[in-house]
Amino acid sequence: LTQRYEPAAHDFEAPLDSGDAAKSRELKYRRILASAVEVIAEKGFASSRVSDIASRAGVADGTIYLYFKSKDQILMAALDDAFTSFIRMAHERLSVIGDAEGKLRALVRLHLEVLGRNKPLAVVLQTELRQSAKFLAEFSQRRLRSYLELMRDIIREGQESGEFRGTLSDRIAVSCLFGALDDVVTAWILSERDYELAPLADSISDVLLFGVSNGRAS
Amino acid sequence: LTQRYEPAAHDFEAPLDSGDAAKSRELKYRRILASAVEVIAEKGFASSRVSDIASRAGVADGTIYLYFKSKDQILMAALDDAFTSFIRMAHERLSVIGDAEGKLRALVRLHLEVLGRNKPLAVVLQTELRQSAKFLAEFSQRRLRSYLELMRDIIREGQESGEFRGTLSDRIAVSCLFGALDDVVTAWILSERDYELAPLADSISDVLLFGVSNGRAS
Amino acid sequence: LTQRYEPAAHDFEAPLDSGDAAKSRELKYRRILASAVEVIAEKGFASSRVSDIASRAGVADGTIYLYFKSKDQILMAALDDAFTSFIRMAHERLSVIGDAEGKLRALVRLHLEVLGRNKPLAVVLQTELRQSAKFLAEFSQRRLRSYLELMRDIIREGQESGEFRGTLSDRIAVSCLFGALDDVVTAWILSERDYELAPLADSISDVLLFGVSNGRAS
Amino acid sequence: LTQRYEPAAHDFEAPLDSGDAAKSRELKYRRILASAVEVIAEKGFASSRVSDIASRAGVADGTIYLYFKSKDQILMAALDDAFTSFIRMAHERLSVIGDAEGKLRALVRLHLEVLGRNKPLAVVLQTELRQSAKFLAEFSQRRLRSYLELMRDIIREGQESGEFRGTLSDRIAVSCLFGALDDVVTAWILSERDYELAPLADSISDVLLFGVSNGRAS
DNA sequence: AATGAATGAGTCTTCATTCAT
DNA sequence: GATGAATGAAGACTCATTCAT
Repeated sequence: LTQRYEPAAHDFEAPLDSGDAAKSRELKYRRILASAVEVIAEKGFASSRVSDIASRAGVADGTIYLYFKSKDQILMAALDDAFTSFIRMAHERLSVIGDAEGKLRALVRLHLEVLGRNKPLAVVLQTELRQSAKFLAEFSQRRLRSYLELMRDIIREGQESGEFRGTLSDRIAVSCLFGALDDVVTAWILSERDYELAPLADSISDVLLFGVSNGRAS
Repeated sequence: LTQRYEPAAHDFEAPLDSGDAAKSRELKYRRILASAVEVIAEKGFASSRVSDIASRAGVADGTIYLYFKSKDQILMAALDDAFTSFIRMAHERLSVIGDAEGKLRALVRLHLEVLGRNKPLAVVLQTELRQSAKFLAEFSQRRLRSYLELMRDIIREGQESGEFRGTLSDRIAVSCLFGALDDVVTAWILSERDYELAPLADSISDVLLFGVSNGRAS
Repeated sequence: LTQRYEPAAHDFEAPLDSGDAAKSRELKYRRILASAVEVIAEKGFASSRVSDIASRAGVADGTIYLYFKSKDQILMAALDDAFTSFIRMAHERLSVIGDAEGKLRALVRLHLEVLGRNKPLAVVLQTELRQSAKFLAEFSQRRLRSYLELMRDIIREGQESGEFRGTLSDRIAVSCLFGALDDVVTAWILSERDYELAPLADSISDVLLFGVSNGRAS
Repeated sequence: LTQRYEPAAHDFEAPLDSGDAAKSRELKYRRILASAVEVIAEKGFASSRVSDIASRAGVADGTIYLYFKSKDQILMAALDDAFTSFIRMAHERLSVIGDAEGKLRALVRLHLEVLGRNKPLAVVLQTELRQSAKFLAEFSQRRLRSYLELMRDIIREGQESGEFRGTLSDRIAVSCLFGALDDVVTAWILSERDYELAPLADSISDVLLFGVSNGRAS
């Protein structure tokens, strides 16, 4: 994970160029990405072999390199892809909600729903994203930051509207929000029990909104 | 990170056998462990070479294997060691505090103080611990769980004494507490700015205790 | 360079079949050959990719294999082609010269002129031809030998007419002649200075004809 | 053959440090080098496998990399080593000879003797040294140049003493001398007949000194 | 005929681990 | 106990070649 990440040319492909060839290429790209996420979720990135990914995707080893520059970039593309679509969904869903509390609750639910629906992706995000400080630093500059900013916008909006306490540091509040979601998901993927993630949304929102204390802030 | 973790024979060495030889052995063991944490924090576990650790510790490559069974076990021992002493400190400090809110505040502060004082250790815990779902699952069975239980005890104690809301899921509350700390520390190690961690303790406790909302829980 | 060289079917194509199709085929064959010589001269045979040659020739990778059996055979065909036309020119030019010294001088000049005019070809001949003892052995059986025999004929002709010393080994004399030309050309392609090759012809002929010594052979 | 050549640290090892360990290291280095020359002479550099060289030297594959940085550098070290000792011998032998003709004859004989005694080395020098224009250019800057300068010194010395014709270009004369030797050796390694190289020395010197012509230079 | 996406065999190199000293 | 030279298994990646279109 030492090379800089560069978005695959794919990201900027003109949608106009979607002839049969481009569509087939797109499909194979997706298939390799999905296979990679599965394999990495099962064995961890370091223990995953490029040949494992290739054979699960039903292509030859060399074919991988027609779509990705290196093993590292498969992981980066997978994380990037997941985040990109996740953030797009989040923006869409939140745009129709008026109050900050509603937005916060919606975001929490969305986070749990998306990851709860795709355990391999959740495993990769919760584990491999943290693999290396350097990688995380770089990735977080690009995608994670934009997710955290979405959260901060909600907090600030609530503070401005008076829904949320104006005395709080928004940065700290975001850390609590993201950290809580992060840990709930991590606990879920590590748990041997098989439970649903989404139903926890309201409990989590409740703690974040009102705290654990029975009293009031001094 | 594929082998099962087995505590180094060292862990159970009779403290009675502490002649000069044993003391020297202990010192070298510590030196290797500290070197390992530094090297891994700098380069990540996968990119760290056993020979890097050896030369930083001032011993020959082969000597490492007189103290550890494998490269994996160096990482495990380092994490294990850090957690063990951390939990001992936590128990000591919390035992003299009577109320749940005080304990929670103390725990938050302790967490930030300990990691804030040892950045390499924080880097390793925040990144390498997550490296592999399998590894994390195993480790969390052993040490992390005991830390999370300490947190749960505080939550439950607060609920029983009426300080904390009894309607909350203690498991969710713990996730929020641990997740918040976790994310604050991760943000710190990734930040390019150089700030102190411990001063954030009260803000974090405040959010956790009273929530972000200006209103009351329904 | 492990396969035996077999002249491309092309070599024996009936010139009668020279319709438009055949002419187009011939042109593309030439274009690929010329591209191959350029690419190989620039990067060396081992570092030249078939796809480099194809794209420089403006054809698809697969098209190469409609004209050549393998990458090795492209190199062989290029060398073969160069030598064949070179030897034809040599025979033509020498046939109108009566004396051995004149022929030797003409051959030296021709050698330097032809290679001096086509540096990429010179590079390939001086470097890639020597790449492998096995390949050189085979090639020299086929084309180089015929060039060396042309040289030997000149030497013998001179010895018979009394122009050249009869006591010399003709084989040694040929080695000196070819070796001198070979090294002058190699020095030229390696030189950073940019000079003309042909003007050196008379100096070289002079050394070969009369030696470096100021005295007479004993 | 793309990396720059750097003389192995070995070249500059203090001879004082020749304990048993250093001696053993030196021996193994020599053994690997000799095995490499043999294997490369048999199969050509491109077709030689590092594992072939290792097994012929009786060491593990990985051991090669304790002595050489890469496969390329094995070849470079072999050529470098051969040239270095060759030039040392040449200087020694020529230093005791007073006249230019004698020196030229001695050099020709030495060249043929040394290569005639070690056919694998001759094969490697005659074929692999020419493999790539870039490599040859670099190598010739370092070692070959110093050999050619030795030749040029002899020519100039002869011209100054009046033994050799002063009107000749010394550069051309050197090309004829080196080229002749080069080609005689190449013919020898390619020949299927098994003959001695050294006995050809006087014939070659004869041609170089007095030329092929029966007449006198005009 | 021409294409170029796909193939998969092949190998250099790394590095955790061992063991003779 | 300590050393560090030696080991050799393992895998990412390349690229000549094929073949369905």
